[in-house]
Amino acid sequence: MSENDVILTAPEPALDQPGKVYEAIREDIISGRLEPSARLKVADLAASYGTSTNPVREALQQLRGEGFVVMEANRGARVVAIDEAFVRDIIEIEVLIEPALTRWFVSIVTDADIAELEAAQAEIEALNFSDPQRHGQLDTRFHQLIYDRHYNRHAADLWWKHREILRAISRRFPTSLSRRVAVLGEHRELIACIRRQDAEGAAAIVARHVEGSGRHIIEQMGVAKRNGPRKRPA
Amino acid sequence: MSENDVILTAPEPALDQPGKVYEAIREDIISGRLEPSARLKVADLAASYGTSTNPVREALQQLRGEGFVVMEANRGARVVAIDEAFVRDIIEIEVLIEPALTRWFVSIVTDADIAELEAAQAEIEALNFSDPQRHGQLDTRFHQLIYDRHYNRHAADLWWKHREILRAISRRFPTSLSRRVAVLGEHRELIACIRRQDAEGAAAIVARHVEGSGRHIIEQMGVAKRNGPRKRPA
DNA sequence: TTCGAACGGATCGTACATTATTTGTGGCAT
DNA sequence: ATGCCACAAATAATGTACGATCCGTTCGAA
Repeated sequence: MSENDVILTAPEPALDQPGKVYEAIREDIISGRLEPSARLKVADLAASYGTSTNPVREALQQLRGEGFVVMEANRGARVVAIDEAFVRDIIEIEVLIEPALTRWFVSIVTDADIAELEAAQAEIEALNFSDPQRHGQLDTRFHQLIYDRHYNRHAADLWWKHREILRAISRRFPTSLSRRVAVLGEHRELIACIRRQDAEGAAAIVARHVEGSGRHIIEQMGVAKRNGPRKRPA
Repeated sequence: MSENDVILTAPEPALDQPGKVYEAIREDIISGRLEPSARLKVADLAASYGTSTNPVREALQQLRGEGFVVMEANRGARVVAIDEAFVRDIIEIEVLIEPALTRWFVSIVTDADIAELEAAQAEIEALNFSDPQRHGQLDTRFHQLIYDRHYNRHAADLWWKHREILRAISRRFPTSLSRRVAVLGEHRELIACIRRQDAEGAAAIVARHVEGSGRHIIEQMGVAKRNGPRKRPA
């Protein structure tokens, strides 16, 4: 068996509905159970998910189309390799899209929306990064409240896809203290701008927010690399 | 046989290499041989391309991941339906991305690059829209000269994907006279800005250019609809 | 006319065959 | 003895064929 083969523990019986294999593999990639650059053998995956090879093959093709998986002819599939350039590329796109989505949100926001944002933010502050997993969920929901309302489904979906990729990476690293205070501060500022209908201000904060997130991830990737590559964070 | 089944003429023998079926279907979608919302039956496609069903199924899954095809469980695949909202969504994203890519290009452009741009533009002007197909190729090349140099492969690929979708649509409609003069003028302005290292000016022109392109396509879609839906433009 | 069961068709899943790549082994030359 | 090349076996992807399942339609009876 080669160095980076993947073994999933549970045979996970009975996921019959079509599309379920796709969901499962995708979730395993995003959640980090399948690590970046991990080799994906159809036979192994089929065994893991308790189906035959064809659904797995089709799922991998779809994931390839979405950019979660890369394939070489006659050489199989791998989880997409994630390096600094990869993160930077995605962040640069988000720096363009998210402010635009935010501007629109400001123009249609209601008091109820702001209340929801504040509730989400209150939860985030209460949790105070004690549970990284949960924090990720809450943070995603916070921004989702803003972006999901947009009429441009393509843009919103693109954001969502990028968000999931970034989540898959962030998950492997801790959040630095300085980043934590920045996140909380920027969220508060963002809510303030939204309330006072300051679209440009909100857009600017979001741009900062995304850039900071990207910078933080790339820095964490750097220290992880300097500390020696390892399969799992210590 | 239902209203919108698809029959491709040539059995097209011998496309053995893996991935070729994907290429073929994709090309047939982009070139318009497979029209928007056309039903895609794996058996038919397999027969058309001279293979069995599995390669077709995998190709369709990949195309689904890329957004060229939509699938419903147990109900098969269709070419993605293209309406005004669809075009508007894509254009809005491009209005954000293309100016950013252009700014970068201005910062690294060489005399040789400008010469290439002018050569491409000269060809476009010489052709003067007499051959729509050829014009599309030249116009794509013109912009590709600018975007393909960018370090952000994700952004460039995204542009390329959107470009192909838009090309698939535009192909079905004529280019109005006013749009023609606008295109030529904007290209010239763009070159001028690039030469004088005016990144912001270039970005602004590109934004105008993309917006105008989107507006034009949507208008053409409107007149086509008012003239009654038909399979092919008259 | 309406409800329901049978039919036809197409997708989805399983199993198998083929082909390509990789890995391991042995012999040969240096 | 060591390094290199050729060849063979194993491994895994790709292609083909078939059966099962699901959906829409049609035909028939109340």
